[in-house]
Amino acid sequence: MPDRRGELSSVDGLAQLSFVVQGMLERRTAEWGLSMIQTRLLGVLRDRRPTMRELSQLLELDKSSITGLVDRAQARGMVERIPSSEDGRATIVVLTDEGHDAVSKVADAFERDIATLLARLTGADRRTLSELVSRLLVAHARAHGVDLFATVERDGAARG
Amino acid sequence: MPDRRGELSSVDGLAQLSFVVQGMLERRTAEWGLSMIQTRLLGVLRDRRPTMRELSQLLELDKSSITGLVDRAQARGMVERIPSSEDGRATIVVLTDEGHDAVSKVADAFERDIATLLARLTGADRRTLSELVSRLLVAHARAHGVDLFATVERDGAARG
DNA sequence: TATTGTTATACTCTATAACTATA
DNA sequence: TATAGTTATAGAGTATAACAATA
Repeated sequence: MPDRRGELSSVDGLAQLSFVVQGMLERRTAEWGLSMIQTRLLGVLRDRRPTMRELSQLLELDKSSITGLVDRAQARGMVERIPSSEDGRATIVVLTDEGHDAVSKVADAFERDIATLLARLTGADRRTLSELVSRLLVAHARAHGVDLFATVERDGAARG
Repeated sequence: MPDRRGELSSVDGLAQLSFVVQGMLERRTAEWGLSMIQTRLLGVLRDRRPTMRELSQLLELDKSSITGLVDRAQARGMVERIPSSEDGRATIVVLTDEGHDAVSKVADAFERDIATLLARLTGADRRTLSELVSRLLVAHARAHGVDLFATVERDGAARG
């Protein structure tokens, strides 16, 4: 491991950076009275109308956890439950206008935070960093059998 | 916003990267039967012997939350409570051997995960990324009045 | 029979308020 | 009086197991 004074190791740097970024997101969600998981829920509903079961897969939580999560979001007027017309057992969850508004505001504030963070680099450095991060994410996704730039499946097309 | 096909925006890239890294940490902590907050607790105890109050400041949690957190860690044999010899009201929390072992294993696995992730870049790209990330973190820390490379305060020196 | 979703239950995590012991 | 820590209480978030309704 090379000893570069005044510089973190690659591993530490990436770890610390992830904490900084996640900390920004947590502060913004808290600022809007949302928890991280509630924000994630609203986030995945921005461009999908999933069933409870699909939410369970998207958020990697047990279906019983999704019941409680959606209950609380619904009680706050952020989402609605709609009976599926295709399957009498299924329930579809959709964002209300209020929910859409809330998640958009959190997302906007968060994006501004990251933009501010990145603004501490010069334009050239920022472009280089952006390209390397992209390359890293694409390679990582590929290694896990995912194509980051595949056509996004939407509106119920996400069935397994 | 420049349209670079097959490349994420700087903002999206950094956000996604942070999710990938945090996901790795979460999987490793779960693998060892620990929650993220339990792992953070053990992590801060690796090089400190804080009081309950200091833990409250380090983890940014209410003192009553620390009581429960330490209770559960203690019940699992990860930490011990020691009465302070300096202040009859204070309690010092220390890692047991088992706790040290657990947090070391999580940290090692996590570091290997990040190293594996970084290994998807060439050596030259990795060095460039590392330098840019360091520069970003240092600038960010400085903007928040912190010197990342200041002498680390330890063993009770962390009083505010 | 299998699947979708909810309910019952239990545990972790968190905060607020009230309390005890010490300074 | 002020501070350190715990207890009582309440609520969010999570999982497992059992259940009802539908396929």
